[in-house]
This record gives sequence, structure tokens and C-alpha cells, in this order.
Amino acid sequence: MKKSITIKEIAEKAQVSIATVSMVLNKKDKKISQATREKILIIAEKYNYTPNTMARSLITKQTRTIGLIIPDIVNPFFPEIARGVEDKASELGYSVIYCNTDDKIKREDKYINVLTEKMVDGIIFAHSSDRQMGFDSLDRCKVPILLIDRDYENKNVIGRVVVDNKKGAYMATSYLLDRGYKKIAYIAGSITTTTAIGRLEGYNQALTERKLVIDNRYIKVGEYKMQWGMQAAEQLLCEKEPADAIFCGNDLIAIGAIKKLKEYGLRVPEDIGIVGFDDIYLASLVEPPLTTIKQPNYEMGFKAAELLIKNLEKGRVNSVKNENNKILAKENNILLPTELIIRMSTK
Amino acid sequence: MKKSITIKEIAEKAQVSIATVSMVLNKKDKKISQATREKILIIAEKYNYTPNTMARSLITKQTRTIGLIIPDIVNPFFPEIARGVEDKASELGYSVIYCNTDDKIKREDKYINVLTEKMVDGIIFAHSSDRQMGFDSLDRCKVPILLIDRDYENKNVIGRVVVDNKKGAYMATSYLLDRGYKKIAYIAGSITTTTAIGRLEGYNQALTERKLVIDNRYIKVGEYKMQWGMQAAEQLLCEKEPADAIFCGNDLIAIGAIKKLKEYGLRVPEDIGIVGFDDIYLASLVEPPLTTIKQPNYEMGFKAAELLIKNLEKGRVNSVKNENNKILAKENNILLPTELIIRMSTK
DNA sequence: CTGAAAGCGCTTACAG
DNA sequence: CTGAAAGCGCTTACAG
Repeated sequence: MKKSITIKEIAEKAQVSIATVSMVLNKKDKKISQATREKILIIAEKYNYTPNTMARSLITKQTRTIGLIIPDIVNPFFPEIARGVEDKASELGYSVIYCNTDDKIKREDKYINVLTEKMVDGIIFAHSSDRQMGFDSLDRCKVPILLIDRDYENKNVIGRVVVDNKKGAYMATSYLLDRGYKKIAYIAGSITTTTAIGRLEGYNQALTERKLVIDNRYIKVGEYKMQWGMQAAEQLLCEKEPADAIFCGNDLIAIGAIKKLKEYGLRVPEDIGIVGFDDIYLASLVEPPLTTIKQPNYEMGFKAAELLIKNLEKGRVNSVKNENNKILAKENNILLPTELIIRMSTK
Repeated sequence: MKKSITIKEIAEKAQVSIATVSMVLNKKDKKISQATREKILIIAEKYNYTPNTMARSLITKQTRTIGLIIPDIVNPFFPEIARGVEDKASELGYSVIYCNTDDKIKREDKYINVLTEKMVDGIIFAHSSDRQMGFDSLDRCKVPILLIDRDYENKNVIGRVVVDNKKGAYMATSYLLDRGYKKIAYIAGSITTTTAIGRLEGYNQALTERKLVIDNRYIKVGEYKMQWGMQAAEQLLCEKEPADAIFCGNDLIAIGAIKKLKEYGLRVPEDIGIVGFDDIYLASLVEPPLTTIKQPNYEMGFKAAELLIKNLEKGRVNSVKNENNKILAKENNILLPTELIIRMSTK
């Protein structure tokens, strides 16, 4: 491929210094005469000049690139986040390097290193729930990190954008109770993540508020998979007093549960109520359509990019002051609301 | 954030020159004594040295970053591609900057510029079908481009990885004929893209091979949306001799068609056969489960990254020779096979 | 085996 | 209003 013209070459052609060219091309040209300016601009246009951002970044210490580390873009939970991030970033003149970790800490660490070497200005990170406090590669990270979806404590974390899982689970459980179901089970995908803990709390709160007893036999913990939804639903059906409604940790679990209930000849929602969490593409096409707690994934990505970049640019203004503000400003912790989407069968 | 130590500082601490440090850190240290090597390595380790790839790239003209330009990561067609690209790229030591265009040529052009400025080594590009030959921003692009999914002619295109749409459509249509359906309709999403043309050809071929007449009333052209599937299915049902099977341009169209058929009280596949193209997440959960032509999207991304990077590195070896090989080597045009996935109702 | 020097393409005080 | 110069952090011939 043909290489680009440089400011040095433009300077020669225009018979001016490279400093002047640089200033004109960067619009820091208040002090440059109109004649000079035009001469330079015309040459740059003619030779299709593209600046070399490598060279620029070397001086400015700013790449206008951010990293996005997620478990897996194929997991339908993440494309919307990724899209939100990219939309806001590109609006603000930033590019995004994206990385898939499959929730493996080794890969996370590798990507944090790579992104550091590429000198990204910041990282948006949906980390593995297995991440352990203590001796952590995040400590050695030289780049500000903003967490999404899952929370974590680390000195390099400058902010977090998470979903109000507790409220969502509360809404889901309350919805089922409002519709007259009495014994609400909860099929969880996990119980260790901050996300999962929030959902359990919301479930508990809804029951407690109505003075209902929390029955551990109705709480099943497994993985966020369809298979587990089927398995857990079967377990629930075998209890002496089977539950009459199920709040599912995510849509995949819910879909599995529905499948199993059908096998047992149970109708949803006539015989048993179901609400899922998350919002998978086509969830509305499953039969019966799945009522879910929708997570604002696009907004999560969008807000995260906005917050990160805002902080980066603020940081540049008074970087000295920022050096040891380990206490996170409250406005850097964003809790996004969820929404209950009720879907009815069209039959 | 704390800044990284530089090779200059390491050189001072180790009492050697920066050249020596550079060689050791880059493993080009055959000629360096073991003692010196170790001294340097220990210091680098101790101070948690991370190389500044900006500085390096400025000299080597290589960023080990590629661009991925796609219409929309939220469209379920693209996550698998993106994942394939990232997997292969990271395996080969490359990062990927990803961009969403919404099929807008302006955004495509913008991203091509941005990626050029960021000095990516190459671009994997799923372009808008509206792209016009002639005065084209791609011509001015300074970076090698590899096309995926959709073909296009341009001097900067060094390769293409596309799906065998013709064969896929042929398989879909033949499958329906084999099952005894007589009048196969085709609801297309488009008729202008190379992709769409391939599918139409395959459909025609299957009919022609069995000496069946191609009836234009059975071919409906619209968009790749569920809404259009519903609409077109309705149109087909209103024909004097309604079709008894439909090959759908993609899964969304197929799902829309199924929906409409249900409204008319028609059963799939007893009353009418349906085959879709593409493979959307959860397509197996729609009722009845959708038989589709699966596109090897992950492989497409994976192969694309492999092919692009292989060419980049080859190009570096003999860049002079490569300058004007406008004729694309045959091995740079990859046609990936599709697969027929038959899904039956479990009832 | 190692170092001095040039240079990648740019920005940024500083001087005039 | 404009230019000369230093320097960002690195690599790469070249010399010894």
C-alpha cells in the first residue's frame, strides 16, 4: 500500500517549518496567517495526508483508544453492551479494541497486558466472577479501569456501571405474587457473583415484605444454562409441595424450565408462572413468550464509555490532584434500573 | 496511573546502552552475554516494564492491530464472525479494533479513515451492499482490506472470504422438493447483493434441475426482517395457486412467515414447508423449530483473520514484489461451505 | 559482545 | 506570525 505523506514533506512543499504545518493541521492556528494556512491545507488535501497517530500519541500520551474486555461476544448478553460502548466512544472520537476472555482469568490478565502495551487510555471490563482479591494483575495495571455488570474492589478501578439486580429480582418476584402465585421458587445460575447476590436479595425482599417464609428448598443454584433450567425445574416438580411459580436467574434457565414443564404437561402461565432475567434475542418468540426483567445493556455500555472518557479527559486537566483519589466519587458509581417486560401468548 | 519504566531508565540502572536493553527485551540477544542479559531481565521484571508499542510501531510500521468493520454487532449474524476474528487474531498476537457502520457508507468511510490513522495493519470489512464502484474512499485507503460475507472489486482488496450462498440455497430448495413439496416459493430479503444473487441462483438451479418452471409470482423480494416475512407469506397465501413450501432468505423472514401461517391456521411442516437461511441464536427454540441453512460464521471470521495476517506478514518479507500484484492469488478467495440443519418438532 | 548515533512522525515550549 | 530545537520511547544499521 502506498504510504502517506508526512508533515515534513508538506513543510518542504509549502516552504514553511514543520511546526507551522503541525499547528495548522491541528487547528491550533490562531496565530498563523490565512495565506500560510491555506497553502498548507491545499497541499495536505492534494496529497491525501493522514496524520500518524502513533507519533502523536508518543508525545501526547493519549491514544484515543479504549479497551473493552468481555467474556464472550457470542453470548447474547454482550453485543448490546459492546454496541453501546462503541457508539459513545466513536461519538467522542475514540476507538475500541475488543477482547473475549471466556471468563478465564489468564486471558483477562493477558489482555490487560496487551492493552497496556497498546497504551489504551482506559479499559471497560466485565470481569470473571472468579477473580480473587489480593495479588492481582489489576494492581499492576497502568491503565484506569471501569467495571461493568460485575463489581469488584481494586485501586485501579475508577468507576462502575452496574444493573440494579436487587430491584429487578424484587420486581420479578412481586409480579408473580401479584398475579396470585403463592409459592415462588428461584432457579439461580450462581450465588457467588455480586450480580447473583443482588438477585437473591431482591427475591428475599419481595417474600419478606409479604411476610412469606423463605424456603430453601425452593432455591436452586446451578449455572446460567438451559440444561440447568430443565434439571432444576424437574427437581422443583418433585418436591412434596411443588412451587407454583418460578423466578429464573436468566432467560436461558427460564427457557429450559419451560421446556421441562411442557414435558410434564404443565401450561405456562396457567399452571405455573415464569419470569426470567436478561433479555435474549428472540425471547419474545419462544412459546409462550417469556416475561422477563430487561437489563439496560445498551445503556450500560453507552454510560460506561461516557463515564470512562469523561474521567480520562478530566484526569488530563488536573492529573496531579487525581493521583491519589482512591475514594471513588459517588457519580462514578452508576446503578441502572431494570424493567419488567410482560409478554403474553398471542393465542 | 503510574507510568511505566522505559528502556532508557533500565539502561541506566544496568549500566549498559539502550541498544543492548532493546535487544535483550526483544530476544534478539544472541550476541549478548548471559550476565548482561540476566541483569537487564531482572531489572525489567522488578520495575514491571511494559514496552511502549507506539514507539515501536513508529519504527517498524507495524501495529499488530487489525480493524474489523461490520454493520452491527447486535445483529445476531455478526457476533460469531467477530469472535472468530478475535480468536485467530489474538492467537497470532494481534488486537482488533471493531466498528459498527449500520450499513451507512459515510460511517464506513469514517472508520476506514480512523483505522488508517491508527495505522492498523489491515482491515476485515463486511461492507454495505450500497457501496458504488467508481470514486470510492476505498481507493484512497492506505491499508490492505480483506472482505467478508459480501464481495466487491477494489484495488486495495487483497482477499475475500465468503459463504457459498448458491449451494446453500440449492440445498434448501432441494430439501423441500425431496420432501414432496411441489411449489416452492422464495421470500428474499434483497436481490442486489452478491449474497442475495447467489441465493437466487441456487433456488433457480434446484428447480431447473428438476425441470420445474420458475414462477416469478413465487419470488418475493423485500428486506431481511420478520415483518417482511409476515407480509410476504400473506401475499403468497393469496395467490390463486398458493405455494406449499417457502425458502426464506434468512431466519428472521422465516420466523415471520411461520407466525403468519399460524394465524391462517396452517401447520408447519404438515401443511407447508419452511427452510430458512442463516442461523440465529434460539432458532431451535422457535416452535416448530426452524430448519435452516447454517452459515459458517465463526469460521468465516477465523479464516479471514488468518488469511489477512498471513498476507500481511508475507507482504513484509517481500514488499517490493507485492506492490503491484493486483491479480488476486486464487488462495486468497475462500468460499466456505454451508450446512443444512434439520430441526424437527419434539412433539 | 556492546555502544553511539540516527531516525520513526509528530508536538510543544521557546525564541525571535 | 513563524522557525529551530528538543524530545516522546523505541529499533536498527554501523562501528569498534
